[in-house]
Amino acid sequence: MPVITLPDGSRREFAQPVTVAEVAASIGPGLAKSALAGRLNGRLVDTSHRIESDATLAIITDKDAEGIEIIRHSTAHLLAWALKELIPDAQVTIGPVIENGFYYDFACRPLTPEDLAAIEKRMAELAKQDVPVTREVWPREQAIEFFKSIGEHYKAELIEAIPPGEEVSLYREGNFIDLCRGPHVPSTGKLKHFKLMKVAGAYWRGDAKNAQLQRVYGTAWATKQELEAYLHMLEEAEKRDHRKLGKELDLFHLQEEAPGLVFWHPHGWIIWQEIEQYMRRVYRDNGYQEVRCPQILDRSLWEKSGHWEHYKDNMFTTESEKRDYAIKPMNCPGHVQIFNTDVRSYRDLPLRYGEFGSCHRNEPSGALHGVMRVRGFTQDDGHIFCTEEQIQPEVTAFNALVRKVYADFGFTDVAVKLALRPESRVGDDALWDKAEEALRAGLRASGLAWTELPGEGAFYGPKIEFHIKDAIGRSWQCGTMQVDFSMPARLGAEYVGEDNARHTPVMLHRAILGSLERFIGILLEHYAGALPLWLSPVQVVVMTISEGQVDYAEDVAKKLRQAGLRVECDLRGEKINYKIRQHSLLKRPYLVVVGDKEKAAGLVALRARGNRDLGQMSPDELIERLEREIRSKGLAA
RNA sequence: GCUGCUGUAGCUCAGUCGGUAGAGCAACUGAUUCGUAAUCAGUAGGUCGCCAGUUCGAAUCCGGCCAGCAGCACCA
Repeated sequence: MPVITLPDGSRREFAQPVTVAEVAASIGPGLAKSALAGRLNGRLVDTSHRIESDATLAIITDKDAEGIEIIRHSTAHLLAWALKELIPDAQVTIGPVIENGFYYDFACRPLTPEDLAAIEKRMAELAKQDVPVTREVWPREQAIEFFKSIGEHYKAELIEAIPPGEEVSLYREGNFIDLCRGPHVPSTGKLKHFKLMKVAGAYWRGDAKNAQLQRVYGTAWATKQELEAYLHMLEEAEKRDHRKLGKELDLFHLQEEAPGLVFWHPHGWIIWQEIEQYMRRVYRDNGYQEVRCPQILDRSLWEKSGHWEHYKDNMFTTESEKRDYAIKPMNCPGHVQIFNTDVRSYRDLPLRYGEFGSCHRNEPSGALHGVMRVRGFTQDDGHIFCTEEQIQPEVTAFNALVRKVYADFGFTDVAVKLALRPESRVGDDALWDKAEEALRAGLRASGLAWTELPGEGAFYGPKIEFHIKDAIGRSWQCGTMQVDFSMPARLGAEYVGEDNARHTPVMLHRAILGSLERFIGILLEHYAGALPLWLSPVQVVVMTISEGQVDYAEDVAKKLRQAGLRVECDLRGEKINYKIRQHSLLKRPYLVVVGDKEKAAGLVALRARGNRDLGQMSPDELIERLEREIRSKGLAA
């Protein structure tokens, strides 16, 4: 005699056990039709699930976030079914839901774009047939036997990982049956708005030592409009790809002879310098002393630091007069050398060094990506030598600083992650407890929300990571704060404590932007190339309407330049429409037009990015206006 | 690094069945002097990523290499 409590608090009593679908039908025919699953006492179940006793129940439809996930998951199964029909010797593996869609990995021959089109067509046909999706529960051993008998060895392996004696759930649609926890949509007719996106290689169980599978990515939505909006968003995002903008705005280039190494052009270098000068002030105002260390160091130092053993594959090396050198992949060993040149007292701590540290890492070729992942880059790197007690206050101060800096650049959507102790590590558990807790306390004190990544820390200590997303939603680590109990001792760093004894300091590795290259790439994508005034390579373009105003335009430009603005003149005998179009496409923040009227009145006509006519004003007013905007960094505070 | 795909003028791209390379924009020259997103005409520009091979003949077909793109793996 189950009593079902619905989300609005109302109760329904049933004379005998009922299914989720029956409860939905008792509420209304519309809900019966749109029901995809149920949330029963907080747990997601199929609509066919039979409720035996009192429970709370919510009917899940495609209006719910869980509903979309179920659609995506079921679409992944539909993909597997369709693919198996077209390529019978393919083996299925796993097919999870991801952001905006799903993927499914298959062991089969390489798939072509034509395959994808054929599979997608078959999926649409199978969906149209509205085939029921049913759940079955089998004993584990029987399921293993079954999947082995039909040649699905990857599936059998997955089930073998389940503890013996347990039952497993299988889902059947037509002649396709797959291991799955569920839930799924009641029938394939619920799957209407999907698209297969791309195919790529992926390793079985995410391990490069294993076989490579064919991964098919797809997207699925509740409505046609949402699907189209998503596809349109991707198209728009492509336009703000930093590699495209770098070329269009003439900021930088890369070429075949220097894979993963950036040539910065004049305008790109202006952006770089604005950022570097800004960060230099950040160093100065927050107790850092800027330093500079050699680019190459003798092998013996890298052996001491552990890099020669642990990081050799990633280091560029060179040799001279029978000595081996490595080009530095990190700045920390250099900073320790500076620390070690004097006897340090506990009174000197925390001691903070900052560097715009040029690093080279021989990254795998497949990892390179525009200026976001390169082989030569410059970190806004800093190292803090401190005591264990100083870790937490330093972390707290750093978190606040990161947030301030990101806000100045217009970033508010920053994901914070805490990478915790890995399998293989140095230092005892008590030390790790202390370090991890110090980072947590620092995060808590900063009021930041974070997600924890167990096992993802560095071998020498846990780390906080600050991630920002690019135009198409890929997440890039920028800032970081890492606790290191290992390197100071390896490189012989010590200080004299209050007790007159020698102690090893803790070293905090920290970066705010991460690398200048990556940060500029992210900035370009964030602003679609239309950078805030203070970062714009050209801040004002002064243009003439005809030849008669050339002298006046040059006077105006000179005045603006004397005020420190970055000004370009366009005195060509082109039509004003043409000039405006060209400079607008280059995303210049301000266009100044001078014609006979302005010349006679000693004024300028101002037009701002985004087609905004700001009318006439004097050059002095213009300067004041732009200076104000530069000071505020274009932020409305 | 792995799987798949791509590489043609400064840029974006076309190039059929293997017959010796084409457009638009940009550049240059000339004309036009114009009021807020493309004025007209002309000129010039290419070792078709690189190296080998098949062929009478290769941008096109085969092989190797390099670089890039997507995903995976990697990311102290």
